[in-house]
Amino acid sequence: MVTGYLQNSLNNIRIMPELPEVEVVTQGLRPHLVGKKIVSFWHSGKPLRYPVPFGKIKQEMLEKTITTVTRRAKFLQITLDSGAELIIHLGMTGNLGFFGKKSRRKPHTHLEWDLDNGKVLRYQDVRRFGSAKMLTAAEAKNKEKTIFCNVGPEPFSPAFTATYLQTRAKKRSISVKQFLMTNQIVCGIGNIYANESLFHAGINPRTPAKNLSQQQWSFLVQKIRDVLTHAIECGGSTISDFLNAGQKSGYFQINFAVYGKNGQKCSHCQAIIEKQVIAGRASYYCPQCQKR
DNA sequence: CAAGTTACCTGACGGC
DNA sequence: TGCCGTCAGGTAACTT
Repeated sequence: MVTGYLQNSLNNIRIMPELPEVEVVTQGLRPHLVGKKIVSFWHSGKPLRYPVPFGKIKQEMLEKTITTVTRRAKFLQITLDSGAELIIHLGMTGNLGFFGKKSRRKPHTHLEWDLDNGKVLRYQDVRRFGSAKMLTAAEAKNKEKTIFCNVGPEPFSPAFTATYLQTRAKKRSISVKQFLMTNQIVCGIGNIYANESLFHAGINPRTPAKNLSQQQWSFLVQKIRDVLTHAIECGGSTISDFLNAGQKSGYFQINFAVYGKNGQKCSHCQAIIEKQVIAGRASYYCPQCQKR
């Protein structure tokens, strides 16, 4: 299984689904879902972040064929030939994987779709921080104005520029790290990639957002894209595991530079990486490379 | 409007 | 051995 509660073999920490993980899941699911018809749907009865709209999912998905599987922010979007869309968020510990129809459900399985090829798609989520939202075709047409109205630009979109960030940061005294993790500013960046991007850009995570120069924002935009791209590439090598989800475990082979590495030497300058809590979140940085 | 705090949820882990 | 407190963090609701 490739997302959620999995171990990073190099850093020995668990990977949380941020943009790269959701992107990899999307790419991994796509070839196995597009063109398949949903023949039945099951739900554990337990709520996720919100109650699961069981009836609406059945209504909109049964006997429909999947046409596209895409990502928006940290959401997975599964579109049907009717135009209806299922929007899934993995939360902290969500997993999606394929299993044989008769296989035993693993603990914490909450959603299950039977496909017309004899496989089942299952959603597991230990902590139930994830969500599943069903949009009718009409609702799906308006989604950018409704459910995504507060979601900032994608890090890879042309709208995500140094000028944009500097404008949004003008009156913001919060730390640049917390700023980056704000979904209304830019979507998809969670704690791990905020830490990593700031390290590679040489910016201290505590620096107030409004204090960054145009040059620093510009460098940061570039580093965010580099870090996310690298992570997606690393995750991509584990995509084949989707076919055997449940039997094999895949790893994101990412060697983080600072995340989870407090007490260890910085790969760039050999100084000792420090850990501090910023806005309630574990933050890791090199005191030598990230002075301002 | 900005910023800070809390709740949600469960498993892993350290201390005693 | 087992009990208890703490931590992990995406998101939204709430307070200041």
